Amino acid sequence: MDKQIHNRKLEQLITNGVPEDDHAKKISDFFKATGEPTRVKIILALSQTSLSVNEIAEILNMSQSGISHQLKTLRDARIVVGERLGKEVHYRLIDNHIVNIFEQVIKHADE
Amino acid sequence: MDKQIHNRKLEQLITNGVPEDDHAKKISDFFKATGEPTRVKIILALSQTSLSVNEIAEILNMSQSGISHQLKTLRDARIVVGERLGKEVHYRLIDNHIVNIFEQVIKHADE
DNA sequence: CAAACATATGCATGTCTGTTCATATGTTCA
DNA sequence: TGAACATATGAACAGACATGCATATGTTTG
Repeated sequence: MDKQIHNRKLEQLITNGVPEDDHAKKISDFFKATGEPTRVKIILALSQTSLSVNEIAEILNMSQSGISHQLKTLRDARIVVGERLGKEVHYRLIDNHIVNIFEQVIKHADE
Repeated sequence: MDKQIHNRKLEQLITNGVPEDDHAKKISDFFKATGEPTRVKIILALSQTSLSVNEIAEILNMSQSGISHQLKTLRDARIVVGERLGKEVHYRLIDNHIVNIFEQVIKHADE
């Protein structure tokens, strides 16, 4: 009986609390994209102003190629968007949702 | 001159916008801990109720060892805390900051 | 104390990922 | 059109990581 109540609690969780595999993956994909120091720096830089690829590379003192790869990861996660202006592509955060999330995490990290 | 203005903008960003290496790492460490489907499921399960290690393993249909390893990662990131009650250790989210962050990310992921 | 149970941890392994180098693609302008 | 510049992409490699197995540690109770 105790066991049964126990199981009912878990059943409840499985059906309501824990997401399906694809949903969990979607959520973790976002976090995975933000879970790397270089990408954190890119995002925080873009929270101030939009920047070209070379500008970001200069700020972070990294190769153009490296930054471009990371921007692809951030694009795929729908965190940044790039807009071509002549030869350059200007990147910006896709919305300020992102900034809100970072503000909360920074609070948590600094605590 | 154009170049100089350009550089001033970047200087500004480097000193104000972009965090130091250790700070960026702290932030990304949080995100890294949440950037994995199993850990996302654990966190969402714990957002409903506290659970023992074996209960989590049962819910997620994974080995006890695997869950324990993941819980260590989440502990290290100060996302969960465990409290020993007899033979069992009951885990819960460290605060509801975590839930807020997840709510925002889920919104972003579902959009 | 010994047996049973719950959790933690070291090791091994297959997989994933961040970075650079070289090069391709796209754009401007002379 | 061709040279110069900005960005993207493929390959390769080193380092990181998730998981399971075996086992150690911690806790209760008979």
